[in-house]
Amino acid sequence: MITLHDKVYTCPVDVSLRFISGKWKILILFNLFHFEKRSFSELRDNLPGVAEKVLTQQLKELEKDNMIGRRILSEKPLRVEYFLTEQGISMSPMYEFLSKWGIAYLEKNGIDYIQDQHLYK
Amino acid sequence: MITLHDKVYTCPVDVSLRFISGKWKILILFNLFHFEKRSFSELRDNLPGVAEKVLTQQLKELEKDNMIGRRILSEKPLRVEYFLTEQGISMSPMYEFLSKWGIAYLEKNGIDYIQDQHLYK
DNA sequence: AATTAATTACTTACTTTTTTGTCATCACAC
DNA sequence: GTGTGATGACAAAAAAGTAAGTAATTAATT
Repeated sequence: MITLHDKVYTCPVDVSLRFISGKWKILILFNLFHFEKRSFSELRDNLPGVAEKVLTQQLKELEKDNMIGRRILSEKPLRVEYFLTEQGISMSPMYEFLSKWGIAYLEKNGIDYIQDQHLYK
Repeated sequence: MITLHDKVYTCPVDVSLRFISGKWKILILFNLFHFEKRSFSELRDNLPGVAEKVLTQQLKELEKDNMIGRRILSEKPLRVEYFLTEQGISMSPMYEFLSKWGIAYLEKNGIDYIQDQHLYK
């Protein structure tokens, strides 16, 4: 029997959730969806509040889960670039939907909102 | 300034996430989306592994956030019914997407999957 | 008919687990 | 000295789980 992390699923939603659960994951994915590729520090600066350690963790999990890819740009002073894989891209309708839903919610309820295309969070 | 939980948002995705973050929330919403209305014990039995305490908590938060409604069917032996509010329904494209994405993932990777229309998890 | 058992929707006190965060440190280059 | 992308020990906080108990009623058993 072929299983995903030793578990036989009965609910497909539960399967999807497995890939996006984590405080920063969806924000990271949305960021990469928006900017196509980002370095570690760009991501860090775009996600106010993330600790570097946690960002590294989430990036590693996303990479292991094949949602994002990691490309080394230079070795000596290590420079990397993160981007969405095909699988990561296949979930983009979700990022777009959540973004639209959030905007609609804020507008409907007259809640102040600072639009900053450089900040994600 | 009108704010949402004392915070000025810069990212709409972050706004949406606020309503669905919680181990069981999306599953509860998906369940209600699928079945339209459910009692406390129906939800409990459909979500293998939830503790009643946690289910109560998540339901309360979803209700406070106006994602679900709670209707009392009888007072003496308390009987209630949960259902999606308009706001909860407005997020249904998301539940559907996650469900489809999960199925596609499982099929693409040849992972075994028990289809049980009565179990959500 | 009387007693017991089961069900419903929770609630409470407490423990455990999981997840996050803090802070220091690293090698390397400019 | 600054910036790059990390890693590790440890602490704190958040989330989730365990187990028991509640009131009210219906169902089952004796």
